[in-house]
Amino acid sequence: MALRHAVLAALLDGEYSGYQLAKAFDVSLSNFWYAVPQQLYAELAKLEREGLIAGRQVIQRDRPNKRLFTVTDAGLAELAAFAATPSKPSSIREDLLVMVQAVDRLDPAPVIAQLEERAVTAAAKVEIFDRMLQRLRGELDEETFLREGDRIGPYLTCLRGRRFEQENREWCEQVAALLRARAPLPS
Amino acid sequence: MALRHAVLAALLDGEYSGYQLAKAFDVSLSNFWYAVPQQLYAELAKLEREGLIAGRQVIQRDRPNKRLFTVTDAGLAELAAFAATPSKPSSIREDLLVMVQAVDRLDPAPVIAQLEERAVTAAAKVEIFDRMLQRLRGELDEETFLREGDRIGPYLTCLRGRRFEQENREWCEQVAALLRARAPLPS
DNA sequence: TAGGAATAGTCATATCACTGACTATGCAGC
DNA sequence: GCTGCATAGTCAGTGATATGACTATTCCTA
Repeated sequence: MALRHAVLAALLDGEYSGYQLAKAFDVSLSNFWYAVPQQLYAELAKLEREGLIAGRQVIQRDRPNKRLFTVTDAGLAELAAFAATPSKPSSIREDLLVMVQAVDRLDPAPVIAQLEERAVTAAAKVEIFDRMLQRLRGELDEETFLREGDRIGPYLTCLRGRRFEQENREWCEQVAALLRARAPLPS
Repeated sequence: MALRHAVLAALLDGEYSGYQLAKAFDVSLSNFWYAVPQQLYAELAKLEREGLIAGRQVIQRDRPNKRLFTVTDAGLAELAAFAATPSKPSSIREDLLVMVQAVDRLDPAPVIAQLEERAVTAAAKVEIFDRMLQRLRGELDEETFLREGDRIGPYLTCLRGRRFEQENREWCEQVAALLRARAPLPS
């Protein structure tokens, strides 16, 4: 009961093919869920069997045909039921945190390297989020959009993703600098 | 290859029984990993078979006997190897985010309720982290401890957990207030 | 003196998430 | 004419994670 609802929520934005969804789950939606294409195709097939989404074939001349999916009323009801059931809190679950937990019993060098690398990718993600936020709110400034815009859901989750990556970046930088200072390295 | 290293990292702090570990993974360590007891017992058995940890029986009079585990040299080597392999970035993966993504197509009331509830539990977690941080650094102030303390790993991961929950709380409160303002509710 | 919580641990099963390998078409560039 | 890339999707398998139901013992409380 997890990827399932993420897919339904993603399909609220319009018709998508499995392939397009896979792209979205690889970049934009990855602010709250990640999945590889195979998972999505499998999940889409299941959702269609259960009548929560409906697919329609689109014939294309210049490229392979595709199937576009939309959420049905039953799918919307499923989402509503999901929203009404209490959700369990989630923790961070990051390999890097495990490494840092153990760092003072290990050679810190590879951990530092990974922290610095992650800081860079986190910064890049922040920029991606910023661009996505700008695109979502269009002409409006944030405050107005949040007060009056119609489809603020993705914007709000984007905001969370941005904050998360920003925090991630700051933490990685701080920890990397600290470990470097404690165990001075040639590189 | 995930819980595995989290368990090894946790055992660096000293000898633990499966039961004690389960407690830790339910509260303190849950800042970077969560697991139910059954998973831990299974993982401990596997780690012992592979010689990465060593267990010793402790006979107790007033309560059931237990087995305490420590990390072996092989286990430390395994951790070092883990720290040296690139870690994949993780996303947030939270049901609440999925709900918020879909919120403008659903009844916002249950989502708002959950956001407010989560804000409270996040605040509680922040306090737990604060107490844990204080305990870990003892007499020292944070800066001194981070510069000179010996076993800063858990402190650093705690800091990340604290930041995460703080962000979580702020986001939940902000979004709940916003949704309330947009769709005024009696309750 | 029965019941519940805390300690300590096990077994079996289900579901999730992910990996890797694979098919097929068309377009652009060398 | 070949290679690589983007589009579009499938299959088979595995390891990781979670659920539910159990067994024991002791201490504390009502």
